Amino acid sequence: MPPLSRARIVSAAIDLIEREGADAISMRRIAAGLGVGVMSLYNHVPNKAALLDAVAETVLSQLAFTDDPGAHWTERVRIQARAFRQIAHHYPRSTMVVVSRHLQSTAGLLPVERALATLREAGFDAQDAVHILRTFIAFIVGSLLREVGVTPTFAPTLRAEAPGVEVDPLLFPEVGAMAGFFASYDHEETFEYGLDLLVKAIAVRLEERRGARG
Amino acid sequence: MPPLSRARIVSAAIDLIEREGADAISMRRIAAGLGVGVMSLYNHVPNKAALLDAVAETVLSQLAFTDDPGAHWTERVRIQARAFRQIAHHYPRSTMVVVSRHLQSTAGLLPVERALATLREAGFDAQDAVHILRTFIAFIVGSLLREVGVTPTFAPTLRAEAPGVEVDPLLFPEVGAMAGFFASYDHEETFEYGLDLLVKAIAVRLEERRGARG
DNA sequence: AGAGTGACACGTACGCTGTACGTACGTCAA
DNA sequence: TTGACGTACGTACAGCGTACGTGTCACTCT
Repeated sequence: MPPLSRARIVSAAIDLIEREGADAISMRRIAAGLGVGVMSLYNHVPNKAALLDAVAETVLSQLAFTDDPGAHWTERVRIQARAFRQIAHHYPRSTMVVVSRHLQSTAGLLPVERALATLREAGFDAQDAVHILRTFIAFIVGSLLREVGVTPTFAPTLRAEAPGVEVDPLLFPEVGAMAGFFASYDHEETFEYGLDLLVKAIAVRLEERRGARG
Repeated sequence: MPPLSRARIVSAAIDLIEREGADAISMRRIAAGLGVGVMSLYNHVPNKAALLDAVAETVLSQLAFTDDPGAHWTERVRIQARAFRQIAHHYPRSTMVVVSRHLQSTAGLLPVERALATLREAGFDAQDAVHILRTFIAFIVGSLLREVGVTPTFAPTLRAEAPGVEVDPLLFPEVGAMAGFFASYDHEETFEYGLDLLVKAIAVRLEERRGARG
């Protein structure tokens, strides 16, 4: 058995979260999973909050970039957005931990740097690039939060939402009429729809900016 | 003193959350705030999770609609999006509770109904309307989550982000160059930027759809 | 009037939580 | 050899959610 270390503790915490959910996690259970006493953890981690921060940071650092420098900038933006969704599929239950903690470490800074570079290369000025990035992050975080909340296991990408709930068509005519679209829910299609909407929107904005300058 | 009731308990819970944060909330403290025993709460609420659901539902139901049927549909979409942000300002600490719980009650259905009606009137078909709505909700939830996380008190709309953190300009040239834009952070401006992006994007999409049909 | 019934406030108790503190044991430096 | 230090661990405490039993009402039905 290798000696206890911060990395091993974080890894055990992630495993536990993925196996039993974010609510089930406790210092005692993490220690039990590692076969050590509870208080031994505190030699490597100051407290539980810091441990959860480390979990979020570790998950975020797994972000895989398959950037293609030759591709059109709109495609590169899509690729980077999908990369975020990718780790949410790898660590579904931990995703809730990631998005619900606010962290400003360098772990989250690398993707930011990449995204800003892509946007600057496309021709946006600094102000626009920052705003656009924040818009995309908001969209991605909101999307992942819904996906995680709706399907804790993430397994079926298509499922019935709110199976037992029936709405009164008189009170909610629109919702009732679209019940079919609400019932079948393809997360990927929904994500791609929003992503496409945003990418095309900033493409239009770039044209405007170029027109105003030239 | 009026008799204990579900409404009074939920109200006390919201007050406590706003005063001391979502982490500080416990059944014992809520009961103490109401001047009753802990177990009395369980005569009106099945458990803590249900109470938090009720909190989320109550906060969400405060959503104020100042819809203007005469306005252009793009403006009506903006108004409805801003209404969400409005309650986040009224109940900043509870907002975290709202967005982190997944609820499918009729409380959250009324705004959905309104939004879908607006989009259908604008000319979108059912499929597009649902996708667009989900995109907007993702963006709004993601935005509010960031605003809540960055400024727990919500008080200063302009503040320095990550005050002590200095980035290495060699590792992160883009981030370093835009440090100024990261440092000053106007939540409202950021939200409006993304909202404008999305509204214009769906306006373009509507034109495409009309062109394809006509 | 008396008996029965249900709703509700409450106290106690159990198993769980995070973590402060003291202790014991290993390795390395002087 | 002696001391210091890092680490593992046990104990202990305050606080948590809530299952369960008890007491006290208001009310209904005989």
